[in-house]
Amino acid sequence: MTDKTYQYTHPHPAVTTDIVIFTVQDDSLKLLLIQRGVEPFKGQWALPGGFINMDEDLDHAAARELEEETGVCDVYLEQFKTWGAPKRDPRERVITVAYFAIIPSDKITLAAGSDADNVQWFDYQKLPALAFDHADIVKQAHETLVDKLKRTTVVIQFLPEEFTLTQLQRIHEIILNEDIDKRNFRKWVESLDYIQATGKKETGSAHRPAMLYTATTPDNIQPAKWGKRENKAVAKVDDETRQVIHRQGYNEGLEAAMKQLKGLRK
Amino acid sequence: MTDKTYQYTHPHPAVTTDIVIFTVQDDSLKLLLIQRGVEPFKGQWALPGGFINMDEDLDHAAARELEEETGVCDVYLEQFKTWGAPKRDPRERVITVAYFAIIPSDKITLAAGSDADNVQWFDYQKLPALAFDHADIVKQAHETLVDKLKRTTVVIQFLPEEFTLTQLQRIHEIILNEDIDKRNFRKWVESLDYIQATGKKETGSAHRPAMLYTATTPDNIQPAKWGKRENKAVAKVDDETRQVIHRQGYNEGLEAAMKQLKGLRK
DNA sequence: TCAAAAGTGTTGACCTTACACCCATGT
DNA sequence: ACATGGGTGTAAGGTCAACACTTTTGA
Repeated sequence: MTDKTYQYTHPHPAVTTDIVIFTVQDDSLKLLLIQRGVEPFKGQWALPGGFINMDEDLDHAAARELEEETGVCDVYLEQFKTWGAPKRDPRERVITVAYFAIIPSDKITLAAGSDADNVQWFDYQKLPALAFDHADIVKQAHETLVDKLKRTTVVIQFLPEEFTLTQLQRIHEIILNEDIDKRNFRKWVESLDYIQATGKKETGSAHRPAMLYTATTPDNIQPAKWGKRENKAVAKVDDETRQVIHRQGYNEGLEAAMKQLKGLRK
Repeated sequence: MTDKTYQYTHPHPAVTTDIVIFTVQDDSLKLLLIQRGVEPFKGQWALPGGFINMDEDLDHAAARELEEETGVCDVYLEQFKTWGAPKRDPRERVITVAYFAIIPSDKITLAAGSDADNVQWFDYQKLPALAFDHADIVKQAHETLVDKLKRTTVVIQFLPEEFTLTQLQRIHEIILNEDIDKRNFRKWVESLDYIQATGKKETGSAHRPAMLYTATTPDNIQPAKWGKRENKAVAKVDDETRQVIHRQGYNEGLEAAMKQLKGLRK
């Protein structure tokens, strides 16, 4: 690929996908950032992401970036907004299709493996200054997350295949940043038929072991939300925009991730 | 602008904004399509839209296209999804940031002015075959509209500044395609403080004149929805993604529209 | 037997739904 | 005076929110 190989009769912007990767760890909401090694914004933290390939779908590009960055795939991934202010990247016009991803706690160790160098989980409450307009993107992603929490059960994606109701409640509490009544929360879960007891019980706790639950639909993503009403709104959930983007394999990404960490994206 | 003027070291896709323009007319939901005058899909109907300029925001591009196509501005416009399958345009890789717009019934005549040639309103129930992946985009836009109807009051945007409750109810009925109980609907409206009686009354009707109402917030866009529950979901409305994109002027667009109709976009 | 978290029911307030008749105006 | 759409109330059922104690286990 030599210089100026690609020529067009009209100006074309560059197109990237950036991913806001959420997880819950140490009882708080975290997101994954990478430290930039080149100008502009050298040394600052930014969202993982990169240019789309010309022969891949946007979803595919996001899934690829995610896997390269974290070694994780088969994870909840959703496009939420496209950003395109003319000067958002000082080098050239860049359109960024933003995605958010939810990584379950039991896959985190994988992602943590990538932490080696210039990739790091940050507490959502204590984010560093971000490059480009990434602070805006993160803010919007968080709002989308809260909105989804209130209207869907996507947040199950933060948990392993089998989980206790207390764990699920904690996820809700962490993201909403408010306490939830245990009885009411459980009544809500009972009313959903896609969250079901497995019959198995937690082991190894120094107290009464909790029942393990699991989500019954393939994608764990179902309408319905519990919580205080913010207003009189009633929701239908838009099923179209929800998806888990599956990619083959699961761990193959790790190796790629290690390699990629040396290079810098964007 | 000569051939191959724009050169890059990496391949760049083209980026367009396409707009799904809704209105309610003759008691049914319509959308605006333009007929393609060039290959591919020559003669087929497609969404209005076009390439973004390198110095304008995405929202601005959409607003500009909208004004060029319909002569209307200062109208509800919202980005809802970006489409980027590799072969969606057979000529080159095209990323399309899709918007939807709501045009109030009293501004329609303007848009109808553009109807002259190859632009036309279609009943949503009777759409022709669409070019590219525009059928998918339209479907998604409609789902977004229904979803918003149930959770917000955006649909006020279909109506003039002052409207009767029967008109508002009709909009709901047309979009949901089901009848609504008048008393309950009015109770719901009463419960909102951003829809208020003006004190004025309708004139010229051969029956008891209806009270005129108006929306009190600048953008007429507020959480809250009335209707049958589809599930137990409760919504918080994401305020960030809502906006009316205002542009200066209002009618200046007409002239531009007429000019543009001769040229073809995309 | 104690500590620690799991688990469970009831009530009052409010919202949602279903339903039918009188009112104000123009012709 | 009549035709046309405008406008209103009530009761039953369901959902939400607030609240505290008993159970099961491991140490």
